[in-house]
Amino acid sequence: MTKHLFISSKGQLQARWKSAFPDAVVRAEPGGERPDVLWWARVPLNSAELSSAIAALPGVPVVVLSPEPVQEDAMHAIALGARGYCHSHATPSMLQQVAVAVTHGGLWLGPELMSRVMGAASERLLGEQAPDVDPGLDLLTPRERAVALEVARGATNKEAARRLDITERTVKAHLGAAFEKLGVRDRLQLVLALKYVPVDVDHAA
Amino acid sequence: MTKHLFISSKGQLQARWKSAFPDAVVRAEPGGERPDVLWWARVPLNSAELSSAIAALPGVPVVVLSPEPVQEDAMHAIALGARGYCHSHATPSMLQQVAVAVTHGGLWLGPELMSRVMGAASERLLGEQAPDVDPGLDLLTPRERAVALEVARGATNKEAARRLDITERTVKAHLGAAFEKLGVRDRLQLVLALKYVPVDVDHAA
DNA sequence: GCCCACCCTGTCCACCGGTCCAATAGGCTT
DNA sequence: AAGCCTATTGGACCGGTGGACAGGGTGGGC
Repeated sequence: MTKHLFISSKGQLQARWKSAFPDAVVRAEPGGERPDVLWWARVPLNSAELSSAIAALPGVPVVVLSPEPVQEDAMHAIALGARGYCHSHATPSMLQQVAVAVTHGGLWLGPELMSRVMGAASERLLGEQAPDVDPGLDLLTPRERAVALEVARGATNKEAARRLDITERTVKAHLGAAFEKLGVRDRLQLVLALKYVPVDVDHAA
Repeated sequence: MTKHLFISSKGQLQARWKSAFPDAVVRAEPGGERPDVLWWARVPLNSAELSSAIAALPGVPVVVLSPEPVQEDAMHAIALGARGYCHSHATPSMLQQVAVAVTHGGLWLGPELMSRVMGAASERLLGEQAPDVDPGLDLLTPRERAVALEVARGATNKEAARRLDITERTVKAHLGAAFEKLGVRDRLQLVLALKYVPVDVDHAA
């Protein structure tokens, strides 16, 4: 039986946690019997406390729960040795899933944050530099690029057509080609792909 | 029953794999029925092939197996979207463990690599974190904000609904409210509004 | 000349996205 | 208690969107 220990600010047990792990134990302070998974739900997140808690239980995966997942917190937590970071209101099934992943040596971050972390890590470890131009734009033909830029400004197909003086149908054609080349499914993702930027916020749940 | 598909250079099945997953299927090329876990054992590692294989099976965790684990390869693989990287001669129990971790949303890298990745990622992501928050976000209610962020990540209404565990209808309601508050007409402009203003590309034509 | 990439356009259609009208419910303020 | 905000969901409507299927036109390379 896997023992789950939740460290919550006021020792309160979320119904969802109980639902996910009926035999879960909740405490305001870490300590006591060694759990199989330590869920850290104290808010706000205190690096020193978390760090010592992790250090005190070598081998025990620690998952940080946050009512409002913030990327900085997640990075801090992971950097301190946490094995997961997710929303404290995640569904029971999600929590169970996270538990399975971390108890089997996995790291659980949630898709978006995961990709960010991976991106950052590989950028740094592979030692390269980010290209100045959108890596995607040069994959496109001049016309596709023009349409993509119009769309990236928030224009509708009709508006882009008017600006470029072509029919809406043609806009769709170029746009469709751009979607395929960039591997995205719609205009919004195309914009996100062009602004390779930090796709924002994260949240594990 | 979890379906495991191994992609091996010559379609040869390692005894250990068969031992770990008796019903595993091996092929030289990806394709066919959608597996629950795709084990990529083609050597040498080809980024393009791996990338397309991952793209072809959205949602399916891909684990790269290497006869000679190299950190650079691991980083490449992870950067391309792989969910795990381990020795192709890992023990059956180890493989099973990896399978459990990745099928439950985890990332599996092995202790050393894991810590290295985490260190690099946190260094980079914590380095220059622009603490600036989107001025528009605080105009929104928590729920509207959550929906807006989902959409800003490129999610469809349906996807956002699933992630937030509400109906698509409710997503539309929050989104509509967000549009009005931010003075935009659709999701794309909302994204543009959230990202500190765009540079307004030239429009001479 | 032929092939190919690019540009342009058309129709049809399923699906998605945004809005209107309307309702229930909990929390908070007055 | 009454009023307001927020969250949630339903139904319906319709225009925007993206894909499938089909072209025609141009210019450059072999």
